[in-house]
Amino acid sequence: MQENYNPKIIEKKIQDEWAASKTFKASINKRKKFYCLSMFPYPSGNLHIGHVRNYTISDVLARFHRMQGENVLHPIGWDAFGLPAENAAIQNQSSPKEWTNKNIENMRNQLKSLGFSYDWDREISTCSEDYYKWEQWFFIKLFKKQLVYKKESLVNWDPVDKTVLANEQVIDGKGWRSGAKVEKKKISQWFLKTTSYSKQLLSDLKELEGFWPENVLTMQKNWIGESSGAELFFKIATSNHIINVFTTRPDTLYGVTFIALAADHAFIEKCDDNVKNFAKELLLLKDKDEKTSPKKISKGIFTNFYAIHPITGKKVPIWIANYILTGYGTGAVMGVPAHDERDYNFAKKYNLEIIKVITKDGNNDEVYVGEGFLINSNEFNNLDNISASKSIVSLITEMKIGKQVKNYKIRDWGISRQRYWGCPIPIIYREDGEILTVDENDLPIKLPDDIDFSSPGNPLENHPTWKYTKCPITGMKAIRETDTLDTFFESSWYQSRFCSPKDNHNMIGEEANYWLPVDIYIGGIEHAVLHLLYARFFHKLLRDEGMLKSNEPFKSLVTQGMVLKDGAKMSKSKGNTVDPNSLIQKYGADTVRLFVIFAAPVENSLEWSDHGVEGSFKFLNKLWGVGFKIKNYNKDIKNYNLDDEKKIKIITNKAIAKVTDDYGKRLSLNTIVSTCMELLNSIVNSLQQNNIRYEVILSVYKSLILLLNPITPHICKELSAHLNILEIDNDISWPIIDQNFLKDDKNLIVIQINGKVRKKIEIESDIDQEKLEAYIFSLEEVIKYTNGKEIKKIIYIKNKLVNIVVK
RNA sequence: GCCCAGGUGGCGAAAUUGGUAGACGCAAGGGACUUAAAAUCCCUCGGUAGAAAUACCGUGCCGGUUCGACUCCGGCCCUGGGCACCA
Repeated sequence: MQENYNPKIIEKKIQDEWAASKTFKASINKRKKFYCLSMFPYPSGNLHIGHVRNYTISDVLARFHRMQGENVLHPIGWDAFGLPAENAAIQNQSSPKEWTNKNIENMRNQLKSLGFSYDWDREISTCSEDYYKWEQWFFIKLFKKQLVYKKESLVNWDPVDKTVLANEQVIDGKGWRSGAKVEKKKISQWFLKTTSYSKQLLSDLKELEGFWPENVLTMQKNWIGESSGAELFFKIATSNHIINVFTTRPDTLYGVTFIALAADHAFIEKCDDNVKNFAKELLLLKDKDEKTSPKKISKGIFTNFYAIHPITGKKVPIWIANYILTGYGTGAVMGVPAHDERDYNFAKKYNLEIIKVITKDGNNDEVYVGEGFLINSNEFNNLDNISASKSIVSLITEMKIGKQVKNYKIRDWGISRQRYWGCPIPIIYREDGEILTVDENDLPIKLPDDIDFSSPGNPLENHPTWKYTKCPITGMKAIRETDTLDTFFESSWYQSRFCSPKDNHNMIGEEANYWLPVDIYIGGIEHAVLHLLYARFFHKLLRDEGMLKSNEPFKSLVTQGMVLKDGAKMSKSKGNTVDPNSLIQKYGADTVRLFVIFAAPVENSLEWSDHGVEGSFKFLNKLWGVGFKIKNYNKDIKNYNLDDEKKIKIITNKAIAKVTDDYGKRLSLNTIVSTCMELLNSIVNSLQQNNIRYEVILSVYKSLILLLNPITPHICKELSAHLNILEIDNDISWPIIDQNFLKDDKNLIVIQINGKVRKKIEIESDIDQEKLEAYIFSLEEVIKYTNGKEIKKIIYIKNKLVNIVVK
């Protein structure tokens, strides 16, 4: 054994051993399973420090659970389709495939140099035909179930990436990737019927309560956006048409003074040209602010039609208004200006009638959105608005002029992208206008390699031959769909594919029902809605197709915080990046792993500190140095001290208990490192005292090595080899707590007088109160503060604290 | 505007059920070793007063509950994140 710690040599050696013996290969067996997963990376070229943090966390947990004797699946793969490959291709005339594969190779080596315990035999890349052919296969299934459809619609168009974006991918009116201001464009698009799963997506969140971070659950809840209310049918005065409106406030029905329609409501067809043109203008307003600025700019036009109030029979004018959203509810609203701010602003601007129907404590506000009692509402007067709401819903249901409904904000997922580097959609358009799915036997529809990026737009569109095909049934000419799938499609089911990544006959094999759901999923909070919602949705689609049995893909979720430097997110443009490669070169993987675990709790942001890394390196050097000393320790100490031996045994056992809890239950990884540092300090102390037998100090050190092994596996394995710690290579290698050494003989008891700490005493454990009190009242400090005062009460918390209340 | 999360030394943080606030580490200062430096080791390190013992104050602010509050309750301020005409 060398005296000095040399990570460069030992890490490479150990990584080669792991690779050669396939130590982390997972297969089904009778032990308890544990599926540990990090969000797989996009192969951008280099691992950044955020990846390192993410993958270290999952590796630590995977290794811990393996040491507990569980059957661990810890796979890795590549989210390999996407725009950067295409942009790089345009820039340097290379092929997206080569660019991607080169990046994968580089990043794979980086992952290996960090010693992550992946089952590399399960590595998948979403741009490989073996993977995406199943998406095409599944797309066809969904098409047949009518869960996927094509529709011309107003979409979010990213003018920089030249593609459509899903609602989830528009952040603050800008593209999530390019940051370009999103435009509205009418395009024919493929959609997945997310909305037919709204209810389940919402209600199944209950399964995740307590296992997912509260804020992620809330964000998903808000995104799905359920609101309960009623739909009401308004007849048009001079025609047979009916306009349906949605409201969450049926209690305000008697306050309706107008009807407002969205600019593309079907009824506009019936209006005169003047109105139609106005509606068209509204639709094309590009500026989001002008189109939708809350409570500022109301724009509208009277349609010259009246609706008949379904209960009072009163005529109310029908308007078109810019504040009514297309695609939510019915695209029409009953205007109740007295009890809705938007309706109020609109009514004020266009001089529409305002009727107050709810009041509370003589409230005199012109708009009142709160609760109260009904007025001006015939038989419902004086009812509180909650019960009035119920009664009115029953009444309209009975009269067949409305019904109770729930509405959702979530929309169908637009999955078409006008890009090359994605999974081709298996659809052909026959010359007679039929839209057909590709025959299953013709799958996969491969992406052509011979593409030309010199002209703008989608290279599939410009490809000389790829696009042209013929109908296999009729032989008629046909062209292929040139849109590809949104890359979130790939990341929506990869966790299931990892269970049987090489299955040639099934999209998802039977193994998935053994491994799924993922026990712990680790990734960035930025995926709180996008990826996690799509993946949950997709899981249900697969379940309903009979491929999976579980309802949810991820049993528990950990969202790790960002890595910051100088208080800001690392970015090339700011020049505050940290390169994992050079860190590993300088300190070794174990130091880097230790630092990212120790520096902050998992869910906090982590402020990068070069000094901190240095500190972690010092700790490992000290750990090694202590190992060296123990190896050369006197094996035959005569004047050992039993008390001191017992003390360090207790410290060790307490540490094992705490660390086990921190890894397994609390996921408090940073405090594990603290505890291990304390334990090492205790060992150093004992070594200095030189009064503890070799076998005792070795067993303490052994425990420490095992406790640290998930975090710094290379050094721990190397040390265990030198010190003959055999457990590290066993399936069940976690240190066992010796119950005899969990409790101290003596405890530190804090003595408070009126809640102020006045004295700390060390006294035998579990001492009875009488004895303790007798002792305490003999203490000088206690006498000083209690002398001549009345003792009101004495509170005794066993082995912890005594509080004497005096007056 | 609405909904979350959070606010503890110079810094990252700890305190698991209401029971010693600041563990562990970083930085800083002092010292030992050394020709010197690095490495290593030892000491100090929330504030005020004091030579010290010690005393008082201290977990964003104000108040409450309690023998006892970083922890529970009410109100407010600030920071970060999400949503935003969703009827």
